Amino acid sequence: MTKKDEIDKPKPAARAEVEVEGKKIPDAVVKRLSLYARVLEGLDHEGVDKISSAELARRLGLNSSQVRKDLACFGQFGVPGFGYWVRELRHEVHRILGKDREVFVILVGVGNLGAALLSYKGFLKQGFTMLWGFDINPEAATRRGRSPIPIFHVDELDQKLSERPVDMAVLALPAKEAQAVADRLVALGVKAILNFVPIRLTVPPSVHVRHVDLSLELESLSFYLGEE
Amino acid sequence: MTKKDEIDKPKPAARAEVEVEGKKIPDAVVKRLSLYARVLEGLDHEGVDKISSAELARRLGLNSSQVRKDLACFGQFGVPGFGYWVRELRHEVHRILGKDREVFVILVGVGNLGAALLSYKGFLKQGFTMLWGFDINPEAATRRGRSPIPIFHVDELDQKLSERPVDMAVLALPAKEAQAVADRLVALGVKAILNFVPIRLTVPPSVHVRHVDLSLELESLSFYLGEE
DNA sequence: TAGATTGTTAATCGATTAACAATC
DNA sequence: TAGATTGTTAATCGATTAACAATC
Repeated sequence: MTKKDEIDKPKPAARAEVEVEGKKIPDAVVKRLSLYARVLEGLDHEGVDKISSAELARRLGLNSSQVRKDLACFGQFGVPGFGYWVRELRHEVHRILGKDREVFVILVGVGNLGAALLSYKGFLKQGFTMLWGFDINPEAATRRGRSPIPIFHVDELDQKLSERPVDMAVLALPAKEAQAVADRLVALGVKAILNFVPIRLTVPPSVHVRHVDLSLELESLSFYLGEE
Repeated sequence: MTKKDEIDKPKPAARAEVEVEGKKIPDAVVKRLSLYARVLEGLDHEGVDKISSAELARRLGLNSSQVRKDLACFGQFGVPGFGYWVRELRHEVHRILGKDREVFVILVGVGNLGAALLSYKGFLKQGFTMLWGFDINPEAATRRGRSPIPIFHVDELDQKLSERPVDMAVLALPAKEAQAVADRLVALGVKAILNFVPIRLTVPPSVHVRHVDLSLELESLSFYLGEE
């Protein structure tokens, strides 16, 4: 084994996939699923009761084959020659996403960004409850967040989460502490992490992490600015 | 032409690509470029002066072939049998990203999220200047944002941007107004948009949009939460 | 020189799109 | 029944990874 092989092989949990009844669901499909839910809710509210994969695809900005294939990962929901019943498909997608139950979330790190997320009303949708915040300076954080939720010291993570387990954590703390906090969250049973910290977190494959790097999104756009 | 074809064909500016000296640069490469810059800056500060593609790949969480291939889009920066000079590669990546010039940014929509982004110190990195905010209620927005920058009425967009053109806009306003504002920004010469509004924006192919949907990121994670 | 690592081409893999038989 | 649209298989496309000759 050459040195190059040693370095290239171990690859940290590359393509996140999850099995549904033996089938692997690509992460790209999962990411689209919530968009499907959103669009179907919109159609339902508009009073649209049936829709074809082609029209649904148009509204999603996708290809009709892709829509049918995405849905086919989870079952057969359409009527050949007709299309899909909006209400029914909406319910199916909700079921697939687990939207029939309340998801409990905590926020770790209530600095500028964390407080920001707390005050952003569009962040938490129906079905999600932000329970607590945690920070190394809960008093300052409480002031900053104009606290709609109680904010505890990070050291109380273990105690609070053993009282009442939560499903997800949003991470918005300094890079130095992020991995240690992630480790504790995993130990405490958190199953999904939305990570706003600009480092790659290492977690067991059973825990799912989405990384949102706001600064990187902005910076990479600068590539497209012409010369001058 | 069948109806399906009509709907599937027009596809809105699918895969964003940009030419560099005749070569198409995939959007995936561009997205990685800023990460390269960040890691190379780190290495430089650590005092590391040379690095192989394999070790760089390890730090980036990528494959060494991919690193070499990404860089090869822009030229030959390495020394066969040796690796890359960190300082030199860092400068090359900065040059490719256009980091040698200041980028001027505005924020349109200073509500909860917008104000949040303003107060988030990690958002704007060196080389980016947030000039102004715009909101339909500048007074309220100024209070909310604890305003490090002046906030004007959205109606003043035309006037301010003709005084002084800007490169990028960050959009964090209600969905209803987003497309109209985007159209005006494009007309006023904005070349890149970071869109936090949960709708697809339609812009000419010369303008680049990155869409960050915070709510969708969180929601899609719920797929991975087990049964119970 | 011998060893290491690049740049690049070829192979693989996965995701998207097209096509079409099944069927409502 | 005739027309439309599904579910699914096959074709295409692009991105990632492997392999290796070139070369420092």
